[in-house]
Amino acid sequence: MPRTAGLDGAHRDEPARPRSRKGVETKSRLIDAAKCVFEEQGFLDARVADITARAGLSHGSFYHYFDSKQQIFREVADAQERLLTEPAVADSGDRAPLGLAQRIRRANRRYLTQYRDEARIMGVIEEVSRYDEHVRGARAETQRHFADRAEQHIRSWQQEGIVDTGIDPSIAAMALGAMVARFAELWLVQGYAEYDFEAAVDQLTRLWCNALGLAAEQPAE
Amino acid sequence: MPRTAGLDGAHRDEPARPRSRKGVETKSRLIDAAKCVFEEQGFLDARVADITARAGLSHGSFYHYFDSKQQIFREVADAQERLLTEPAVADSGDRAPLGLAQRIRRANRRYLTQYRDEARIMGVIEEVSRYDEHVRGARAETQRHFADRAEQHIRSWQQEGIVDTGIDPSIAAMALGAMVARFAELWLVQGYAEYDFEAAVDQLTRLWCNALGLAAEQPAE
Amino acid sequence: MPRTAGLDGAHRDEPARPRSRKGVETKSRLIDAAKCVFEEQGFLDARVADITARAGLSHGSFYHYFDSKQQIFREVADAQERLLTEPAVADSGDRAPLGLAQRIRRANRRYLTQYRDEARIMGVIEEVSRYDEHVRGARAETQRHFADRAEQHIRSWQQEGIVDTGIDPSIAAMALGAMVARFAELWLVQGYAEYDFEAAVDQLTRLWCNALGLAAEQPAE
Amino acid sequence: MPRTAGLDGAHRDEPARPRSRKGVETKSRLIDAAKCVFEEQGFLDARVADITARAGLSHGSFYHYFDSKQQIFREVADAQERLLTEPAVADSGDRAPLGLAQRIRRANRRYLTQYRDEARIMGVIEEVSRYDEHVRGARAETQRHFADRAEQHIRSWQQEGIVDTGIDPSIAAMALGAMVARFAELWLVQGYAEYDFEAAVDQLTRLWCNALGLAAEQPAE
DNA sequence: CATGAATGAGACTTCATTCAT
DNA sequence: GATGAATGAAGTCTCATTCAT
Repeated sequence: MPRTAGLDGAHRDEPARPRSRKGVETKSRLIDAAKCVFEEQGFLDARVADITARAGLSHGSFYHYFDSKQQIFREVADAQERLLTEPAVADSGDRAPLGLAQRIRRANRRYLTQYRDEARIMGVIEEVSRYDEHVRGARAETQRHFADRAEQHIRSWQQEGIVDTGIDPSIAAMALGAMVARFAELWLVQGYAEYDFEAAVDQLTRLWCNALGLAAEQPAE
Repeated sequence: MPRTAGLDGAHRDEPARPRSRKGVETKSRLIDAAKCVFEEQGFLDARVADITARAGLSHGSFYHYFDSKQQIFREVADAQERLLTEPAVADSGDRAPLGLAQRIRRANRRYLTQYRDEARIMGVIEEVSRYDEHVRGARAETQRHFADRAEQHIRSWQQEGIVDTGIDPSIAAMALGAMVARFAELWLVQGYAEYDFEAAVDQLTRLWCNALGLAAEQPAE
Repeated sequence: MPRTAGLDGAHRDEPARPRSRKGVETKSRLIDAAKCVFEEQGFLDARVADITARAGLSHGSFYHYFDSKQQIFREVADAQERLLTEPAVADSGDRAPLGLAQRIRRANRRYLTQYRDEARIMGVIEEVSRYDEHVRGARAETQRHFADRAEQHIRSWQQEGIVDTGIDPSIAAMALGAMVARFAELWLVQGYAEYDFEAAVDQLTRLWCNALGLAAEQPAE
Repeated sequence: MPRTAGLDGAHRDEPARPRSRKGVETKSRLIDAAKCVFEEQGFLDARVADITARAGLSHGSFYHYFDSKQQIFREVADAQERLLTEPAVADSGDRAPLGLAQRIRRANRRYLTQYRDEARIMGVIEEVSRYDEHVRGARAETQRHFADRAEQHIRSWQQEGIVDTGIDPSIAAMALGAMVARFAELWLVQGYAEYDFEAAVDQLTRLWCNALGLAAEQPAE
């Protein structure tokens, strides 16, 4: 594939997944190396050789573990998306059930925190998602993950009369998810502006609640 | 290094702008062709040769007008961004001043309409903006254009007591702009979901107004 | 920019030196091929493709071993310069110490012999040395090699009273070296005239000795 | 001729030599511009466009006056060679006939002076003479010019018994001319070393005279 | 498992030269 | 005479991927 990008598909023979302990280790070394290289150089400029070099491996060995540069990127990206959507570690001491706004705030904070901590690679993922079907899908999955949950909440809140019934739960959930996602990228990856982290969480939560017509409970977390 | 030797050159005068009528025409033919090619193949897979072929020009002629594929893309992208931010053609018959929500709705509709009509190229622009500084800048400029206007409105609305003073005008304006922008891409480029156009405009406007705490006037437009 | 995008790379690791026996062989095959091609076509008209074709290698392989056409030429040129300055293989049976003129004659003969035997490539080296810094340096090094030795001899001969003290050892050594070098090129590369080889050696030696005011011993070699 | 160099020949239709006064002027403007450009960028890196730009002319006009880049260079080079060999302006007040050494000295000084004053372009000429037949010829002509005169002198000096008859007039003349030529390039173009101008003239003359076995008359000029 | 040599398709770009106005 | 647009032939170099050891 000399054309540096482009969707693709259909690979000859999937590299057998490593059988030996050493193999497993090597593969994970490659993934770590890949993440670093992608962060530093972006997807397009990263060369397979850079990755293997950083993993202390020969160039050819790469193809024992991955079909292609795209594929290893997908694994890196998938891992990141998993981090974003993975359930929060039980906030061990959470006795009282959280209020609505509290839950929204917490979800937003989690997303932004994670995004910020992995901003470099997230930026590359945003890029690649525009020309790799799989990565686009993974990104969409994350969006859908949040949107679905939000949508369900909105529906039930509407039934409870807490939320304006003029709101289309599907569109609204998607739009509010989009707001947070794009906000994060502009702010944390593209350096569009500098905001105080807590202020950003606060404002996003407020906008979200207001948008739905929820009484914005005061931050108590 | 096609120039077979020499210690290296140091000229690289950027292509002079066309000096004759014919030149102007040719250049615009190239830009049109480029837009089509980029739409069909994306930036990465588009070749300069494809562009010149479509413009009915020899390969070398391209470089009379543009430095590189990147540069012609920038011109294409800049034109699109201009379309997005350019003031609406006076809606000739608008006698009564529009209400707040009306104005927001109209801006959103304009953006979405334009985005939808140029969805293909907008998708490519979104992609390229992730790896080309100039295009990223142009994209950010558009975001800023809307955010700045929104911010000012929010401030004055806050002074008028129409908008919640807990809102940070800067953050809110940016976030709501981000919402519309990302919504448009997900919906119109990436095919995340299908929505009725008017419903989308309506919902986005409603979310926007609600978020600010504006009474959502009913759609009357 | 074959890498279709990316803000630009910054790696460019020079080709690692061959790590396997096969690699070493291939590299030397390339150098041999390059020398032939340069001799036949000159530097400017030689194409990398010609070199790899002659080495029975694919085009791309070239860049495993060399950065560029310039670089491989430098290696070829360096090797030639080394041949010119490399100490003569011990003339095994040289019992009697040589007289002054004898030594000068021998050095001249060595240079001219070598130059003649490699006239084709030497011609190309002369050419390239006019526009490649490295090759110019190598050529100058050779000139300096001979000039330095000559200069020292002249100085000691002056102390011994054998050589005119009106001679500036530095200038004279350089000028006499220049004489031989340019004579060789004009005669053996550019076909300025035809001379009998021994006559040329003889005359050059005579001029050299006379110039320094050395009694020109009769050729006895 | 996309191949930047290489000997060539046979041009379609020689550009008619300019008929109008304006044409003559324009042509000479081009030659001047070309000389500057060649001096600054060398032959290979100089572009026809650079020359016309400096002459304040359009790119295409070049070919009204010259067949090719090579050809204009040839005219520039020929002019320089003419300067080198052209008889000295009658040193008006030279009454007493010069001694032998004096004449040699004067010729050397003239050559070196001229070479030094035009070192930039001479360097380029040396370069081009290695891949352009015509320029090589012109350069050789100059060498021959001096060699022929020297050869005749040597012959007559031999008949007069002033010069060693062991000297081959043809070889010696050529070698001594080569010495001065190469000395000049190394010193004045390539920056091989720094010498005092008069010292260089002096030494070269001394070497020349010594080489022929002429009594080196003291500098009296 | 690992190595590193080899492949090969093709993109971009340059610029001397030609030609219609 | 002059202009500037147009041509087109090459050439260099990159790097993902394959393959023989």
